[in-house]
Amino acid sequence: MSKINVLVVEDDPNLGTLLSEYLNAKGFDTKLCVNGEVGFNAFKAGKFDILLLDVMMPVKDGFSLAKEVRATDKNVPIIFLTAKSLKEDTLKGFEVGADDYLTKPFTMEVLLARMNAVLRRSGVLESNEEKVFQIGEYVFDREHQLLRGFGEDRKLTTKETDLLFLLCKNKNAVLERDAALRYIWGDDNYFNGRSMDVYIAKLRKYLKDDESVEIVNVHGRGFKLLLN
Amino acid sequence: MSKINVLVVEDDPNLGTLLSEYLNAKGFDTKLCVNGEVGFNAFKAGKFDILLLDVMMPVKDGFSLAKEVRATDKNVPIIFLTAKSLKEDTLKGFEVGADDYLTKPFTMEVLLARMNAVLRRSGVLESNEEKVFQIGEYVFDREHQLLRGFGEDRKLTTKETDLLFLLCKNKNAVLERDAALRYIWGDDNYFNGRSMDVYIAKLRKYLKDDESVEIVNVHGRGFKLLLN
DNA sequence: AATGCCAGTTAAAAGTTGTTAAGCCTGAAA
DNA sequence: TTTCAGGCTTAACAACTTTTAACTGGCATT
Repeated sequence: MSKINVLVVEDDPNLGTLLSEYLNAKGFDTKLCVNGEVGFNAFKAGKFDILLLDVMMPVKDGFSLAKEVRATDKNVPIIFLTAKSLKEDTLKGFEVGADDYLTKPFTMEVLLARMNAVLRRSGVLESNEEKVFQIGEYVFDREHQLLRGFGEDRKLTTKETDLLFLLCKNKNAVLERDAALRYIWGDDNYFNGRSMDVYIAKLRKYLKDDESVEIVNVHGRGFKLLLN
Repeated sequence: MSKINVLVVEDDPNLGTLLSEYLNAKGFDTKLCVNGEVGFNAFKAGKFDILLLDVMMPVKDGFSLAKEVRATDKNVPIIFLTAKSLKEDTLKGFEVGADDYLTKPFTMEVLLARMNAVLRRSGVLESNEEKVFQIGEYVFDREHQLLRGFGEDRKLTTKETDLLFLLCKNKNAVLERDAALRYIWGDDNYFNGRSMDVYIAKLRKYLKDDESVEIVNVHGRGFKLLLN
């Protein structure tokens, strides 16, 4: 199982390093950024399972960053770490789609406990291990890159597998184009987008025998795997 | 749409009533129990979407209750409400499978914000949303972006679906222009407004075969989906 | 009735997606 | 080393979705 990727955006280098080292010791992969702008670029460039954001930072604060992130990714868990304990700030944090809000000072154990609660809830912990998905009448085995159904086994390519996996992880919810492109292709330029469309067409063909399975487009946003 | 069921287990009758009344006012259905034992019986007897548990209670404390609940239900969201702010207690809370841990005193707004964050994450909010609407003779399936009626299935686009959904949610009541624009377009500038008018015209065309269905304009405010 | 704003309608423009097929690259087999 | 096959990307075109524009008529206020 691959490690869980944590993006830490914190301008105080002491706390940043402390967090980073603690989480590394606990088996996470962490990336540390010093402000919201750098953080957003890192987010766009990589794949992260959870974000820890300081609120007050130079250049771009944590709330603005969270808003930008939520514009392309409604799903990634966000925890704010902040010295502000004002009620309005807490509320604002949740308004922009936070999953938790920790007020400094906090202990590393408490942070870890809250991260685990959020990760468990968001399905990151399981679905990183989840290997076999039921898609209507079909069975999709991610590890063996296999799609079984209607009497035939179809060997999937790597890209087909990655994309179908993301669709499964977001079943009945929108898989954002940008997010998928970043995850699979690492970059969301025009041509990768067209490549993705080609794979969507392929997957639709593979899944066409089950009427209850459908990959629908959400114009300008992405795709949704519908299962009933 | 059915209300969200909240089980509140709190031995302090003042706080208990306060919580209960506040949540009712906010549109939840709440059941109040005075200790863990009564709470567990209530949990077994009913269906709850989220539990708010005090930790220190006579007869059976919140941690024990949470453990018993988790033995039969690994999924239902649990939030602890407690005067204890000791680190070990917080950690113990998360160990028994809590989703959040609130230290008294807290404001009702903060509680609500944290409840919403947990409910969103656990998928309760979505699964509680209506997915299929009856519009006169027509049937509108939001998920599948489908409008069925008079012998034909019409595949709707994303924007058509979003707008029709808002109209349905506000059936026989005014859907404010601004609200709809912000919800669907994220911004209520002039051109988005004209775009919306174009979609209203389309929907009217799609629904024209049923005399009892009508989308009427409310001058200067918005539109109303009339069903008789 | 005149004015100014709001809404209805249509069509063209702009942008996104669906689909097919050709071309490119890479690693394995000959 | 050459050839081949599979997998992936690129290109091109068709189809579809959404936005913008322009023109028209309606509503409310004066």
